[in-house]
Amino acid sequence: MKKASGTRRDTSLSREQIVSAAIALLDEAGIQGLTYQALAKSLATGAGAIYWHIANKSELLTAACDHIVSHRLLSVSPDLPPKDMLRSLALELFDMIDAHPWIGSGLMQGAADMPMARIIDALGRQVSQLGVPHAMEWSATSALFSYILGVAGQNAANAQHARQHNLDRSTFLNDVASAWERLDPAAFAFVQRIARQLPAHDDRADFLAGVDLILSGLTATPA
Amino acid sequence: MKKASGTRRDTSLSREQIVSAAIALLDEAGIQGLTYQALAKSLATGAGAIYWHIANKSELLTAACDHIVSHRLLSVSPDLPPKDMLRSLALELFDMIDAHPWIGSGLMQGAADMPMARIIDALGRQVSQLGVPHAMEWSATSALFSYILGVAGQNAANAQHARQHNLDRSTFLNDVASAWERLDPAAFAFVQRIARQLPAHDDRADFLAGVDLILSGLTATPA
DNA sequence: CCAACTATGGAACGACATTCCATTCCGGCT
DNA sequence: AGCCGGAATGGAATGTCGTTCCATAGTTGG
Repeated sequence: MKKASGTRRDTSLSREQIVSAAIALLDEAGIQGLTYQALAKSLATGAGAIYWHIANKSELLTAACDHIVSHRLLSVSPDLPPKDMLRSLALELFDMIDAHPWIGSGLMQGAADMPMARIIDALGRQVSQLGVPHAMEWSATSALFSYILGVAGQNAANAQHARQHNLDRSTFLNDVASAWERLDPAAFAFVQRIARQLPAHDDRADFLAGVDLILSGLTATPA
Repeated sequence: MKKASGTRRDTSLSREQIVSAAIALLDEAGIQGLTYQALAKSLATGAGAIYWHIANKSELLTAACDHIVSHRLLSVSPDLPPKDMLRSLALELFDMIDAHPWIGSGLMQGAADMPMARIIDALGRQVSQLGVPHAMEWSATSALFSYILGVAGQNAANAQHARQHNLDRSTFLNDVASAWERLDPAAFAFVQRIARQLPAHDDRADFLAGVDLILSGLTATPA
């Protein structure tokens, strides 16, 4: 058969280019926006060409996460006392997740080794610096990591849900709050009581409060 | 056209039946095992019939989560001091996640209102009982919830990854550990140091340690 | 006994990830 | 220069899903 249809690209594709294009798509259209069709169009190529450079979608998503995670971790200012360092780290990660909610989904997929290792290492070093007993280093680091992952996951879910229904943040929160208020008061006493605060609350502050909770537990326990 | 092909079922489908069948599939084959084809076959019906009872896959997954979450939450023994109660709750949730790893994925999807509300309420009540200042009730509860969600997410990801590659838990952990050991020692000092402990560690104990970290932070802060 | 409604089951559709493959480009060898 | 083989490309084909459609069957109430 013939195949002389489209012209070939001048410069060849690179993994870098593909990952950048993927990140752009993810930021614009969320995780559902990352399709090989869209990616191929955005790179002016076919799907097959992308597979030459990247094994599959999972690897692509992980590479996108890793690209952003590694950059973000570099940008946190060093030379702070470990506790402040941990707070800075956590906030940097929060802001990252907030700016790129799809990272939550990316990290929860299996095979996200590298980005996870980066985050765990960054946290673990500071935990270690904090003077936590060796036997607790892992569980403390793991706790921080799981907490951050949990927040990331919720953020990703919320962002996706909001996008699918064209809601902005405040409408979304109001919807959740009013749904909670309609629940059975006997079975959901706490949720119902807290519902009113929901629309006004500050995610970032709550996140930091959670980190501080863990940190204060961490420094209180050795005593 | 005619359509007199298959015989009709004697008793009609119910949401309950569908959810039970879905849970069975999820437990056997993981989240990738829950397809409408498989579900329809297991219920001896067509996909269309299922859609009459349940709007879409997201609702199905959420219903499956909710079914298990609500049962599990009932089974935790009441009448303990709040702190012990929180520990019991957390362990019950951990065991639930461990037995049904797909719940992690289910909870992280948007629209998992009910199961989330149940868990948050159960946690929040005890946090409230603990005498935490009102202004902190939400952030404390939210922290616990996010932590649990993070653990659930990791568990789900690991289970899925392990299933896809036919690995048992110890092989999986050994693989991760040796991958971590092969990383650049300068850039991943902590991860590398901790890698050896990984295969031997006890998930459940680590999880509880994390909960205790948050709890001790919670009772230490008011002072 | 006949409308309206509730359900059913399976075929058809559309979106995707992934695979295939004919073709083209390029660097080294003679 | 001329040729060869591997590296890359791009787009068509494949297979799996979720979801929708629709012809049909029970069921119920007037």
